[in-house]
Amino acid sequence: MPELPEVETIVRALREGRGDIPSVKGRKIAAAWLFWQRTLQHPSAEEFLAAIPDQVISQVTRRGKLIWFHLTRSHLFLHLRMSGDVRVEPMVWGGDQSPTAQKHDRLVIGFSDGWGMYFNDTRKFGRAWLVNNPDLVIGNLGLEPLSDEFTAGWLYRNLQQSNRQIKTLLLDQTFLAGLGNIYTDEALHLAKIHPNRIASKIDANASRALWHSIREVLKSGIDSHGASIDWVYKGGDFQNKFRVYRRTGLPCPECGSVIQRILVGQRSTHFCPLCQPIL
DNA sequence: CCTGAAACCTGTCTGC
DNA sequence: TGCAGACAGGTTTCAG
Repeated sequence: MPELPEVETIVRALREGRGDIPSVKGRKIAAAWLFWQRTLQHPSAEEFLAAIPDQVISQVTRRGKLIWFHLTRSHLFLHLRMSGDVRVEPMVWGGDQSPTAQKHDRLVIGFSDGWGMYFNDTRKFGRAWLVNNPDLVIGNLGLEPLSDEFTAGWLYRNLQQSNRQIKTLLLDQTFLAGLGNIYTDEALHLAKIHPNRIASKIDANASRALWHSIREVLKSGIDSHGASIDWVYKGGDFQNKFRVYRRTGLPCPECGSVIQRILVGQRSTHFCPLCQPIL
């Protein structure tokens, strides 16, 4: 479920509590259990399990699509990738000194108060890092699209410097951090720009429209608590506001034309052939 | 510099 | 009912 609005929704819940997820701020970690080795990207399992006890979560924030836990002595990052999710609930002990886990639980962070934070990830693409230097994880990320640094002028200047297809560029996390397949398609439709357009050929007016659209779509997604699709992630309802994403064959909300699906950079791409001409 | 293919994974849905 | 194939919110790596 992982694009900026979905991750932001989860981060806010982990920070302040919401629905089924209570705040984890201030909780002290007692131990951790790793059920799928490759979920832990860094460091080794031995180092991780030894370093994590007794650290307190002082803050929970987001950078791009990463959940960032600020700990006493280090930083814990979680990337949900395609199917990751986080639960917080009381731990129920199994017979072997480890908490009872649900199907697809890959990592459990156990707190000293008996509660646990469960990282569930069906497809096993998700990753966790424990580092002293945050830049080892987030150092190469591009601008936050909802930050003040991301201005219309910045976008236009940088589009001018790239000969890549606009959709591919927007998905590049070293360019902008947080956009994924849903919000890229939605932003391009709102801005009336064809996903195959070459970035440097987008004029100042269209660039400004894109800048505005990216921010609008992300804010709208956050307001809706993200999008819930298939069996992954629930709680959001932005899927009811999709303009083009996964609406192949259905009418464009703006002009009624039939929404088309193409592949761009190996990703399913949905657009309106009338509203978003190739030019 | 840029694109495309493949890999990493499990599950669901569609069509024959 | 079975089964093959397509497809899924992401990212990395490698070939050309």
